[in-house]
Amino acid sequence: MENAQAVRDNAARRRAGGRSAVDAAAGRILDLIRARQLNVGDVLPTERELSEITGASRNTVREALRTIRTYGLIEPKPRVGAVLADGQSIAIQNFFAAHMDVSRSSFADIQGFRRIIEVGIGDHIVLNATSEQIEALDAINARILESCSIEEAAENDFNFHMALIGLADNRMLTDIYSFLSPVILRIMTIGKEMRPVLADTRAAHGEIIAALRARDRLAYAYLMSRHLDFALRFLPEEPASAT
Amino acid sequence: MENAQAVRDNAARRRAGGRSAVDAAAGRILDLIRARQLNVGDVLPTERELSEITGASRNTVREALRTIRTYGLIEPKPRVGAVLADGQSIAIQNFFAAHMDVSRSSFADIQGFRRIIEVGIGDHIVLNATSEQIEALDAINARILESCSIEEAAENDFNFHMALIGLADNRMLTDIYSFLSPVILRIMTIGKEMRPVLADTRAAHGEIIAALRARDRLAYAYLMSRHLDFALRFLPEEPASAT
DNA sequence: GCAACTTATTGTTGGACCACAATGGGAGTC
DNA sequence: GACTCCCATTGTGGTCCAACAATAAGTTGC
Repeated sequence: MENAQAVRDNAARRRAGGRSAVDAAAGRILDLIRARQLNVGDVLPTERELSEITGASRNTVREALRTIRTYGLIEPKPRVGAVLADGQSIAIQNFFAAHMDVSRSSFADIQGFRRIIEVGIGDHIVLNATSEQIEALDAINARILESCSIEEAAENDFNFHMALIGLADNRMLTDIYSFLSPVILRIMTIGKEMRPVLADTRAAHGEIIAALRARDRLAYAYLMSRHLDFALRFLPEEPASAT
Repeated sequence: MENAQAVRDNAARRRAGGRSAVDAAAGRILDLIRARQLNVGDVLPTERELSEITGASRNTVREALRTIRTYGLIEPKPRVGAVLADGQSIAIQNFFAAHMDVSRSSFADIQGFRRIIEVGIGDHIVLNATSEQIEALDAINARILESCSIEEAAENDFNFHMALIGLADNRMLTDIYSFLSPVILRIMTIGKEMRPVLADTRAAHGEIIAALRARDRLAYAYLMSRHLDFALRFLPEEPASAT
């Protein structure tokens, strides 16, 4: 009966490395994904194979997979195995949904974060953006009025801001915005549900674009700041008076 | 042996609600937290009790708890049970780590990102920071000269910038910086290896603090921008040209 | 070409053990 | 008698195992 031995080994490793068997297994599985350069749609080895690879039991592997699954990186599929997925959006949504009950300031935090970013990139855009890029912004902005549903309007709204972020030409920034996109979209949707006047959003964006055309960084900072603060007003939490 | 019956029930519920037994258990546990109005520090029932409450097996409950744990809402504590935790920060950092490959972002990207952030938070700090907080910055800055090694100097340097971030009072920002801390520390270490004049760093920080004392947002923006751009000069060239 | 069967995989369950911490009781001491 | 220290008991999470149900891909038979 090597059961006891395995348990003792695991306990020893845990004391040594500070990580539980589940964490270790999750780490090894993530390493495996990176090492084999698996992409979305590729399948992971079966749970039993992972159990052999990681040296942990199938239950432990399942808990590790459950963690990775919560991150939205994999989606299990019976008979096939776990498939590498692009479930980032749903995962982030679930994450914030789970936290909404606890910390009500999450939305305000994100909106404040956006304010710092989108105001801050003004200088770079004013200095570096080409006229064609600014025209492209105009085209994206025009689509807001064509939206048939609130969701579509929020998506077009987000597309405008994401395009703006793209002009900053910073990978870390685009990554973070992609990461946060589900939450930002949710914020925009709530805002439009509260006050569904698409023309106002388009006009605010238009003013921002005009400031970019004029290469007026101060006007851009002012208009963008006002635009984002305005959205904050319609969040269900509280007026941003709390420190 | 009502095992088969239970399995069939679960399967039926899953078809009906579209949720697996684990998801259902996680939902019921979250409901339980809400219903009992548990706060941070309170303890959840034991896994075996939750198993009875939710009607699922202990392994299923464990997978459900693993999900909630990944969200950072609970932290298991032996002999006591799972305690409600405030692990949002760590959870977000893990999410970032799972989804984003920092190594793909060049040092220049990270430094550019820092520039946007640390310049952008100036307005908020100038308006809201207390004199005590600014004095605290001064104390942190003073430690840079006491550093015995390059690593220690980099750490003190980072502590200054992290304290600055803390004054922005935005959780998302703090979390992202915590997540990026290894890379930023690496950048700082490289910079100090190239040009180990700690007094210059301290002086630059001192000027920034002086601008904050004077509540001069323009001076802050200029000095911080120059400070960060200066560091960029000592970074190794990288294939950052790819769009 | 299509349907039924086979099979491999995930989903779930129940049971078992270990390590660890808290609890309580009993022996020893003042 | 009251107090302190030690140790057995107990209960909890962590891990493992074996089994069965559900499911869908693959295979075979027609």
